Amino acid sequence: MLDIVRQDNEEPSTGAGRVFTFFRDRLLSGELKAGDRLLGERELALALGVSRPVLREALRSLAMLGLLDIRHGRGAYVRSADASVLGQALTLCLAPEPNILDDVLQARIAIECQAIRLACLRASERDLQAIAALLDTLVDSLDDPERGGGTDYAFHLAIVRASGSGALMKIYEAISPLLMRSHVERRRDTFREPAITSGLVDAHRQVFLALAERNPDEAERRLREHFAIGDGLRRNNLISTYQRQGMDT
Amino acid sequence: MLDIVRQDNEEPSTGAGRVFTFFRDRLLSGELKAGDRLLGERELALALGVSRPVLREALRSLAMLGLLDIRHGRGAYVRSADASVLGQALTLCLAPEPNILDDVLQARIAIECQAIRLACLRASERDLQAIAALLDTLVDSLDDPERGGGTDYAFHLAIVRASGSGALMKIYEAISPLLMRSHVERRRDTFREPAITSGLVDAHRQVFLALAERNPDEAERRLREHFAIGDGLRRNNLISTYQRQGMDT
DNA sequence: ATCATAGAGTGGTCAGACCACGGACTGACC
DNA sequence: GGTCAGTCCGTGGTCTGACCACTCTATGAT
Repeated sequence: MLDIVRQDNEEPSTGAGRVFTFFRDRLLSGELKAGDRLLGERELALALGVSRPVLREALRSLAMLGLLDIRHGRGAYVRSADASVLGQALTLCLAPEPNILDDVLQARIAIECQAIRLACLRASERDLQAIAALLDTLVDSLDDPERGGGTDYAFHLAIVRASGSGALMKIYEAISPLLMRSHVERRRDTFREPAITSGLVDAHRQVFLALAERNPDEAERRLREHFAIGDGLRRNNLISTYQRQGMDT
Repeated sequence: MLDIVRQDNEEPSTGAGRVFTFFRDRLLSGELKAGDRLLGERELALALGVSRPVLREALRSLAMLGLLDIRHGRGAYVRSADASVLGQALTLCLAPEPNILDDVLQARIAIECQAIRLACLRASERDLQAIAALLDTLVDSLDDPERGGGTDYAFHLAIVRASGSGALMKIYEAISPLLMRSHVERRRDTFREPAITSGLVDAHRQVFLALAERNPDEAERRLREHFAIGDGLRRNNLISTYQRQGMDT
């Protein structure tokens, strides 16, 4: 029943595995901090009692996981925790799944709705100001789809950041790459007509107002509404696109 | 602004990096499926034009990421996508964060609330039956804290599964290890008194009933209530513990 | 003072060899 | 004929030692 949760307490049988967990644990315990420089490969291999190839396998693995930054001629440095690795891992895990692009939207809604509830409780004045500023930027960048899309994302990200929850933030960043792919894939179907975009700004403003009033239920409600409308629009556009195709035939 | 989302399109300068992305892309495109067996290291090295150590660095990295299952004397096999890697990555990413254990609960609430909404729309009869069965098991295992905890987790997991969202499911599995740590750490403070446990069962039943009635708003409301009560209990227990400590002093 | 150059230190790569493990084949024995 | 043990081969695991390529720095000449 709880297989999923089982921690691998098994001692890795292979040397590279041992070295890997050695460094991973130091990283977890904070004994190794971001920016620290590791010893040279030859010295490290000697110190850990393994050969250089074995050490390199472990180091390379840590680098691929984004935990290390190894640079030719300079050395290996501990990298700050980066959500991009998480994003890659998530992408890999979700790859075999069907409808990932649509499905990841559900995760987005989940994170944001909880984030805005927390934000209503914990957002600082600076957080609110930042979000308000992005709202202005959103209005300014209505005519530029590229910039507008970026601002849109930044607005939502700012809300998650205002939640003060590192976990929500990291997960949100992790699904961002997939979110972007979904966004790009969908851009073919969506058209930024004035009626749509003005409604978009208004929806964002409503969400922000509820947040500024520190009203969690209302904020979540409006956010869900915003997502639902976006979903409806996409559906309609899709339908009209098919209809157009039908007429062309 | 969108740095986070930037995909690394840069060609890896190192040989191991090239081999790594080579296999990663095959994995992503589905060209390599779970269960497939890779060629031997010597043949692969020859085929890809790199030396065996370099190839091994790449393979080992893929194995550390959980994408490959390399077994001594047998060979390297493609592993099915596994959320445990995600969990590890998440743990690593969140390690430097303060209050992770509490914070990850926020992520849990986020996922579950959205999941139960979806479940109200998409849960099959089998899903509902499975959840109902777990509810019964929960009642049966009231006196066994260990088994009760497991059933509790299984109940919530079943709800997420009933949402039919792979993304939510994977993320939920990913935070499970941290959730467990949080649970264990807290078990010192919580006591399974009859009054508490009976209330617990009732809360679960209420959630299930709303789900069975396919009422998203009510289901989410009851779920949030359930979490809030648990939170309150923890707080009270913590306080009483401190008070006891104060009396002991 | 500035710049070019040489050296040292570091990661990147390679070749070849040997060890350890797992499975399959083969043979003897029951 | 069936079963079991032993052997062999293919596989990953490890090691050594060497050489290449990159980066920085110190040294020297201009």
